[in-house]
Amino acid sequence: MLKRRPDSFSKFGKWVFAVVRKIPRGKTMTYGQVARAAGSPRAYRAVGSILSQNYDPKIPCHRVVRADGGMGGYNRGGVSTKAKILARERA
DNA sequence: CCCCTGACACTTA
DNA sequence: ATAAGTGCCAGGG
Repeated sequence: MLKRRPDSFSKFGKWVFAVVRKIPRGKTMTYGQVARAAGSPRAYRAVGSILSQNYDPKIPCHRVVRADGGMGGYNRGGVSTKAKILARERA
């Protein structure tokens, strides 16, 4: 699994990163919401796939959660870190 | 070009 | 409420 940068991704990927980066602190967006904001409401699958490949700290992918409100995974530190950051930023 | 995988979401049993 | 199966899109080999 190669670490891809936002500029390495296609248009959709870049858009996804742009949306995630726009997520305000203490806010969480579901993959479906991000996909919809990216222009493809049915591409939530791709969103997760792309986010998983992205390793850029500039992208707060930890603010992206599942439709259930749970978290799928986290490349940088694991789900524990994700939950931790969320709990911290949520305040 | 074809096939497989994947941080999801929804429906049905 | 929980479990399993199916459908979707994009990226990688």
